[in-house]
Amino acid sequence: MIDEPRSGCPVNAAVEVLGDRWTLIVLRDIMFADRRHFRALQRESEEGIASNILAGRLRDLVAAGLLTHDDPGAGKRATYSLTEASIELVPVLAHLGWWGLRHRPTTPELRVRAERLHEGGPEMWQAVMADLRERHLGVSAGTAGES
Amino acid sequence: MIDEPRSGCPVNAAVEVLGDRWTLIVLRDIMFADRRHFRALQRESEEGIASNILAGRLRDLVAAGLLTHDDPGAGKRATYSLTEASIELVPVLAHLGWWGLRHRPTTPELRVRAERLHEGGPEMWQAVMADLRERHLGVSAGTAGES
DNA sequence: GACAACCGCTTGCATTTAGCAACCGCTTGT
DNA sequence: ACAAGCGGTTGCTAAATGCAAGCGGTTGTC
Repeated sequence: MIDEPRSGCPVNAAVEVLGDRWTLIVLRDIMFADRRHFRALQRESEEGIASNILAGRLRDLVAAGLLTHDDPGAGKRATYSLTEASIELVPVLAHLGWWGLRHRPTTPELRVRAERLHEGGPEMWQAVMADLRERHLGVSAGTAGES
Repeated sequence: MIDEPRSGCPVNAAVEVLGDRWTLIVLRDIMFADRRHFRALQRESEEGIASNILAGRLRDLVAAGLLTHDDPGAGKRATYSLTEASIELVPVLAHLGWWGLRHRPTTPELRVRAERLHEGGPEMWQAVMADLRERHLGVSAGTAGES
């Protein structure tokens, strides 16, 4: 985190924090599958992330300000939350998914979310972001409870 | 290229081909800085990519169908061209740059392109894509070109 | 109060990828 | 003949990825 950026280009700046094989996958699962605990992220992962890799990514994401981590002490359930910065990745992920859908091999079941996000367009992205702000940034206290 | 995808999710499919520290940087330079030759991509690189890494990325991108490569034989100038698939990454890169601009450290000079792409919006992206199709896909006349 | 199941990780090890520096055969221009 | 430019490759080290197992804590059940 103290290493110099390779350049001051915005695309490079984004790639430096998002550009690896797992970061966007983890964020996708937190955003769209509401997996906010370590074990949920690890065991329910479609792609099968290893626990040490996941631990490293979560640490890096917290350090970069894309996640926050409430740690209630050893043995207890800890929760990862998105920040405003990561919530604003929703349009990027929507576009990326739509591109992947058109240009890479995918399976019908897993295509559904990307299709809906594309059809919904920017207005739906804003609605998704508003919902995430409520649930992750605690806009209104105890709004737990969907599923 | 023969290894199985980790999942059939569109976001994962995109990450599998774009998710590393250099792929999007190379595509950015070809798209927006019009660097279409090996040495231009390597020596004029803002971020300083090593020649072996660049060679590997170019090979992978051609294999994935995101670039084409006209090879006129040893010692001569070879040209890399975008494909329809990579041209359609323009909106993704525009969004990614706009996100990086807002949420990561950048420098004023290098911010300009991302700012303009954001201000121009989807209409400008379409214009950029049309221009790229002309120059890289040879929409008019033969595959000859610029330079 | 013993025991299993769940919690968020860490450790050790092997494999894969990134990265640096030097170099190569070929072509083009002087 | 010679230097400069062309697209890379080779050898090497460092770092990241990935697998399997385990660890100290807590929570729930009998």
